[in-house]
Order: sequence, then structure tokens, then C-alpha cells
Amino acid sequence: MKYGEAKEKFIETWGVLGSQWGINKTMAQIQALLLIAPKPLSTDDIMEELAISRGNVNMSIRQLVDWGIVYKKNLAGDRKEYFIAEKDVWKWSHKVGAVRKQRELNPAIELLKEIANSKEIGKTEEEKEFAKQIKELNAFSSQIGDLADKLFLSPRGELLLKLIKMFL
Amino acid sequence: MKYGEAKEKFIETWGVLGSQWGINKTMAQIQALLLIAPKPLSTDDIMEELAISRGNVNMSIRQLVDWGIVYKKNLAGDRKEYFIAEKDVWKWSHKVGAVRKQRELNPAIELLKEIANSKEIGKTEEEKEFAKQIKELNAFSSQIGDLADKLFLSPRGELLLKLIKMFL
DNA sequence: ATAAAGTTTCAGAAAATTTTGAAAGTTCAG
DNA sequence: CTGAACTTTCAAAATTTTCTGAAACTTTAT
Repeated sequence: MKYGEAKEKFIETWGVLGSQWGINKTMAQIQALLLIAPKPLSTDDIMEELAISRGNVNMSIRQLVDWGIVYKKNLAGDRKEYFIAEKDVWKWSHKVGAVRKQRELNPAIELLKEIANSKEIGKTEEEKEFAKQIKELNAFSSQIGDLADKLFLSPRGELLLKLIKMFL
Repeated sequence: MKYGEAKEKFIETWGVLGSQWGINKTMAQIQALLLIAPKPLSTDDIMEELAISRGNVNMSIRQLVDWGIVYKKNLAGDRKEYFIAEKDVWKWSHKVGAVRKQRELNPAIELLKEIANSKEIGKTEEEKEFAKQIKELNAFSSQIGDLADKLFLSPRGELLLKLIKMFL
């Protein structure tokens, strides 16, 4: 595969992957583009490479910066803003993991906990089944949540992964 | 919290969670409903509980059955089809994990591998940066892929999680 | 065979999400 | 200040995804 083709496919695939995981296509593609760029890119560079509007670039970049996986960079003697990606895959995956767990997993875990601890549920067969399932889900999601924290939220994720690989 | 309220919130939250993770809301809500149901539900039961159309129930249920996390069940003396959820959280999460990894992660892993092994890339600074990033992503995603396999695709996931909890 | 009961399909409607583009806002050199 | 360079905003348009509902199809009891 030639460079041009590989680059195009990589950006395209990263975009598809993103949308399947609830991150929008443009955001994912901009990250992809910045990940492989050897130097900072401006809004105009990104608009041109991905053939998308200024507004779209601006909004997507803002989110990427909010997530902490893209940084603003000012080049001397140039008023334009440039952007670079966090290139350490462990660092940015930690950040994505943190944001997504916080936003998406935690509310569910809290609801499950609250329901699981409710004293008002438990008499009829229907309510018993409900309580039982909620307790199981609660136990499961707390465990997964803990693992996610250890893997993605602590700086030891990489080490942990290596240990798992070594021992299992 | 009272049962009615808890049930409603659970189904609602499960739906939101589903859509954030790329599973559609209705599918997630039907699974939630079946998870806590003490007996099999018919298409009509689901339509009524979730206030959605027959077509929607039919399509969503088909997917859930395809994924292997909901089963058809026929009740004696009744022509209607009934449905029950796989209630073992480990079993259904294995299945969801398998389907999603296969569909969503594997294509990316394969592309990264292919690019990483390509001999045609590597001269200019741009191409070097590209190759370097692809190699890192490849290493990372293969590791995460392996972990996902061990956690979700093998029947030892639960044990593995306990071990991790114990030792780390 | 027929008709009632139940299931599936899918074109179009509705809803949700994403993107555009132009106007408003900001910054800064002169 | 002023205006050129650049960034941000956001209403409306485009696109994508989901849902509906009615017709077609299948199954089964009589």
C-alpha cells in the first residue's frame, strides 16, 4: 500500500470507528489527521485535507481540546492557531476513557446502586426479579468500572496490561 | 424509590446508555425490559410497555436474537411468540463483546497491521511520522484487543476480573 | 380450503445528528 | 483608533438514523 492510500484509509477507518463508538466522524478524522501529521496544522489545513467547513473544524477541534487529546500551539511570527495531537496513545486513551466513563458509565452505575439499595422494593415476584437483576448488574458494572479506572484512569494502565499478558 | 419509578428510570437509563455506545435506544430498552421481566413477554406486551410500533419491536428483537442475548420462547397453548432475555450478565456481555469487537475493532486492527507491515512507507519525514504512529496504534490496539478477548470472549472473564481485583 | 392469528417487510415519515456558511466577534499591528 | 487577519457562533440545510403503519406473508385450527 502506498502512503497516500494508507493515509486516506487510515483517516476514513478512524472516522468509521469513531462513529460506531459514539464519537462523531469529523472529530475522529481530525484526531487521525493530527496524529500522523509531522507538524502542527491550522484550521485551514484541516478544512482542506478533510474537505469540511470552517465551522465544523472549529467545533470539532474545540471538543478535542476539551477532552485534552489535542493541543493548541502558536507558531512564532504567525497569528494563526495551530493544533497538534497528543501522540502518546496511552495518554490520550486515558483521557478519552476518563471522559467517557464519567459521562456514560457513572450515571448508570449510580442509578443501579441507588435502586439496589432501595428498601422499598421486594415483595411481589415481579419486584423480586427486578431487584435480583439490578443487583447483578450493579455488581458487574462496578467491577467493569473498577477495571476501566485501573486501565485507563491510572497512569499504570500500560503496566497493568503487560502484567495481565504475562500472567494469563 | 418506588418500584414503578425505579423500573421506568432503569429502562430509560439503559436506553440512553445504549445509544451512547452505538446500540440503538429501542434495542437497549427492550433488553432492559426483558431482563427484569419475571416471565416471557410477547411483541404486544413490549409494544405496550415501551409505546412503540410493531415494526420497531420486530426489528429490534430480531437483532437481539441475532446477537444471542434474547431468546424466543413458545408457550404451550398459545400461538404467539414470547421472548426472554439471557439473564446471566456475563453470558450476554460476552456475546455483545464478541459481536462488537468483531464488527468494530477487528477491521481497524487489520488495517493498522496491514499498514504497519507495508514496505512502501518510510522515506520522507511525513511518512516516517505516519509509520511511527501506525506502529504505536497497532501495538496498542492489539493489546486492548487481546484483553477484550480474554475478558469477554473466553468463558474465564469473570475469573480474570476477580484475579485482577485480587492482585492489583 | 379458508380464515383468523400472528409475523415480517419496507417505503415513507419523523426525529436526531451533523454540517454549512455567513455574520458577529476578537485580536493586534500600525 | 482602524482595519485586516483570524476565530467563534448559530440558524438553517443536509444527512443519517430510527420509527411507523399498513400491506404482504406465514402458520395453524377447523
